[in-house]
Amino acid sequence: MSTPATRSRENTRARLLEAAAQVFAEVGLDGASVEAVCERAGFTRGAFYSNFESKDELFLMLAASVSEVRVSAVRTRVEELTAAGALVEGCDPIDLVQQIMELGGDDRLGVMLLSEIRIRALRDRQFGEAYLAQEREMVSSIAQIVDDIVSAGLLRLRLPAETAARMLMIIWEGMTVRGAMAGQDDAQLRHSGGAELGRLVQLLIEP
Amino acid sequence: MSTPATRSRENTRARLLEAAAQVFAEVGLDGASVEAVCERAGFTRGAFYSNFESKDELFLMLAASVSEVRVSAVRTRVEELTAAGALVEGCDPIDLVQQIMELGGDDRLGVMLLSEIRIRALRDRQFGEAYLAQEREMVSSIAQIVDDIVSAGLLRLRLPAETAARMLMIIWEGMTVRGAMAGQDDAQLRHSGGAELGRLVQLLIEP
DNA sequence: TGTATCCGATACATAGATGTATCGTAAGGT
DNA sequence: ACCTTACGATACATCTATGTATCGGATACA
Repeated sequence: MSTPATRSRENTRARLLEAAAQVFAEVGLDGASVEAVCERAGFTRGAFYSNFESKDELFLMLAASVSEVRVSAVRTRVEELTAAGALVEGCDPIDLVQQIMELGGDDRLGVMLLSEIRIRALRDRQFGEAYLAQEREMVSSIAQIVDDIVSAGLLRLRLPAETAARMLMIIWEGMTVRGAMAGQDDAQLRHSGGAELGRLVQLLIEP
Repeated sequence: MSTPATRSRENTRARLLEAAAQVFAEVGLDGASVEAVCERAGFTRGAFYSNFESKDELFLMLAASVSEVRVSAVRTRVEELTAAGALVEGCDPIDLVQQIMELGGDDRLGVMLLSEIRIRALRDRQFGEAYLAQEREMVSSIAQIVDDIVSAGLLRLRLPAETAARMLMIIWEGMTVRGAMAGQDDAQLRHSGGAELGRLVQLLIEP
C-alpha cells in the first residue's frame, strides 16, 4: 500500500550511489556519463532514470551522504574516546588526533571524490554553504575533544581549540591530497600525512 | 621563410589561453566545450584547431603557464625582499609572509582554476609529478626567505624551514579556497585568509 | 492460477560536441 | 601587380550523451 520502498529498490539506489562514488572519483562529475555509472552498477539507464531525476540530483545525494558519514564517524569516535576514558594522564595527543583523522576517506578514491565535491562547492554558492556548514560541524567535533583534553589538564594549547582544529583539518586535507598525488598506496599515504600532522600537533601544544 | 611566428598567431594563441583560463575556471575542464572557449576568445573552432591539437593540449599549456607564473612571481619577490634589505630588525614576519602569499591567484577565478589543475594532478600520475615538483619549487623559495630571516637572527623557528614553508602553503591554500566558497569578494578573501595565516606564523616562531 | 503492480531493460528521438576538409581573404615576397 | 602562403571561418560527417516512451518479466496478493 503505502510504498514500503521495495527492498530491491533501495538496493538499486544504493548500488547506483556506490557506483557513482567510484566513477565520479575516477573521472569527475562532468567526465562521468550516466551510462558509465549504470554500467559500473550493473544496470542500464532505465534503472537510473527510474530512481533519480538527473545526474546532478544523484551527485547531491551522494555528497550529502558522504558528508553525513564523515561527520558522524568523527562524532561517534569522539564520543567513544571521551566515554572510554582515553583521556588519561599518559595519552599521546598525536596518536589521538591521528586516530580521529584516519576516519573518513583517506584512500585514493576517497580523496578524489572529496576533491570533486570541493570543487563543486567552489562553483555552486548554495552547495558551498552546505559544504562549509558540514565542515564546521567536523571542526567543532574535533575542537570538542581537544577542549576536553585541555580541560583534563593534560596539556595546554597555544591557540583557541577551534582555530587549532581548523588548522588540523586543513593540514590533514592538504597532506592526504598530496600523498594521493605522489601515487603512494593507502598505507603510506596515511603515514606520511600523519607525520606532518604530528609536527603540527607538537606545534599547537604548549610544552 | 622560417616562420617568425606571425605576430597575430601568437596573439591568437594568447587570447585562446586567456579565454580558456576563464572558462575552465568557471565550468571545469570537462564542462568546457572547445566552442565555449573559442566564443569567449572571439574566434571559431577553426582558429582553435589551427593552433592546438586538442583541448587537453591547451589545458596542459595553460597549466604550465600558470605554474611558471606563480613560481617565478614568488621567486622574484623573494629576491626583491632579500636584496632590498627588508630583513631588518623591526620587520614583521607576518607581514612578510602575507606579502609573498598574496602573489599568485587569490581571486575567485584563480582559486577555481588552481583547483581544476589540482584535481587533474590527482587523476593523472605524470601531471601530478609535475605539479608536485612545481610546488616544491615554491616551497623551497619560501623556505629560503624564512631561512634568511632566521639566519639574520631576527627570530627562531620551532620547525625546519622547509616544513614550516609547506605548512604555510597548505594553510594558505586551504584558507583561500574556503574564503572563495564563502563567496567573499577578493579583498575580504585575502584578509580572512591572512588572519589565520598570521596565527600560524606566530605558532611557527619561537618567542 | 490469475491479475495487478512495480521496476528495470530496450528502443528511439534529439541535442551537442568533436574533428576534419574545404574555402576565402589578408599579408608578404618578388 | 601577381602569386603564394598562412590563418581563421564555414560546412559537414560522426559520435556520444541525454531523456523519454514503451515493453517485458518478476513479485505480491487474491
